Amino acid sequence: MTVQKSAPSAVSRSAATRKRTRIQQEKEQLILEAALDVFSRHGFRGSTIDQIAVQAGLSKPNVLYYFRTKEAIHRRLIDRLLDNWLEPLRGINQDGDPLSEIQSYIRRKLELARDFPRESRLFANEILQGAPHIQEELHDLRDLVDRKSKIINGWIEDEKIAKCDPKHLFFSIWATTQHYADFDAQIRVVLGPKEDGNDRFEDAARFLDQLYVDGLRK
Amino acid sequence: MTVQKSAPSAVSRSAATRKRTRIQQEKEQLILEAALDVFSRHGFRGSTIDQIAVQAGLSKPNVLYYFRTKEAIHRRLIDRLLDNWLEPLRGINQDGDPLSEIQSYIRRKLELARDFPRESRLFANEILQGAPHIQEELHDLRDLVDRKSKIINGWIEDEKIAKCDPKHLFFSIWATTQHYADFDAQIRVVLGPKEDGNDRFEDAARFLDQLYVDGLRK
DNA sequence: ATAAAATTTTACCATATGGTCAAACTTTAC
DNA sequence: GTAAAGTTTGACCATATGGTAAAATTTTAT
Repeated sequence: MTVQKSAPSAVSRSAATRKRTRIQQEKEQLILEAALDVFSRHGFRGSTIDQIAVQAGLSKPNVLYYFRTKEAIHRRLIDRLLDNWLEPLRGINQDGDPLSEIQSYIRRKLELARDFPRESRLFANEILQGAPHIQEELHDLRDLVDRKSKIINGWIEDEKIAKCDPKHLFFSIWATTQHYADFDAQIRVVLGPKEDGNDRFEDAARFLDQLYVDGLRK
Repeated sequence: MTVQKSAPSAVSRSAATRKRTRIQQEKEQLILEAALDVFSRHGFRGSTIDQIAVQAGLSKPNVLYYFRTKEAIHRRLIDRLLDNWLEPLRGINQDGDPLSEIQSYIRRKLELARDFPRESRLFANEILQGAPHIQEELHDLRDLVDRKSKIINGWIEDEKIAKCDPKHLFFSIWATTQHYADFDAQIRVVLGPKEDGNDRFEDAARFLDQLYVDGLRK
């Protein structure tokens, strides 16, 4: 019977679901926060462990003490992200008022884009590169979309909203809302310097509300 | 008086607007084609000159004979891209029927996404990273959008289409159409294996047509 | 206070990568 | 055919980068 006596590491502990030390908790969060910043700005391959370490105020080997590899950091971020990201979609309620359900879905997605633009860009980067790290999670998404599409189709059959392809409806909602985070650099230039009293996201919300309500009303 | 007798290079010639040899033309196109493939899949930093060289069937130094740096290749691609990319927007005609003009703008943008997905992803990558290489070009875009927004506003004043914010209208059109190229990996999974007789882009076109026509009709 | 466990640092290593250079080779103009 | 111009290659270089090992330091439990 051999005993694991080799180097202790945060990694082996976390893998083994043992309790985490205070420092571990803090540093992991610190690293993830820094990594989110770096990854969302430069993509996976464009980011270096050193950049993340500097941003987190740690040394590179110290970062690697908490996460075995660069990929491990990325994976954790993506996992954490997807949970929150799909929450609004999960929230669509069959028994609610169809148009209100869709409206509030759009509003919640837009709020996510406003409040978590880095997460949106992290996701966009990953999909743009062909989603190499999240094929599995995407299949969960497909199941979720399938279920929610059935709800939409139900509303259509009940003649509560206009006939349309539910999946393309979702695509368009994702596209229009996430666009405000992902294409921020373009939008900033096109809208020009912000005039006071004008909130980009307010205007977007108003526009999308009108577009979808009028576009989907029976 | 010293004579420039050092290494001849395609670069120096191209910079000096001299006539280009047949080989130069061919190889440059070959490299740009390969680079488009590589850059659009891995982003700028995620791509290597070697990858581009292999894809083009050339050696790395040979690639660098035609383009001084990796950035130079990228820049040329982006320049070439923007020209085509903005063409549909330029085509919006004040004197046409408003709804038809918008419909055909959407259709043309969707066709670009279908026929030039690599270009779309190249652009998306660039914007996602904060548009570091195309600030100048983005300002041209702003002017163009300003002009076209005035047209839309004119139509609104004439009560030919519903009141809306023209810029956000453009944002939503860009988002929804480009989404089909940029988020291809996600869309593929969500739609599942292609059933025959079903064309993703046909369905998208139908959906968007309905959304915008009903959403904008006066 | 002390020993064990956890954390951090210093010094590395191997590989990948952007880019250079000069020699070898090919094409073109005459 | 020949010389000049243009093209291609192989050998390199400097730096960046992901990752490792072990020693040094700090924290925690007792």
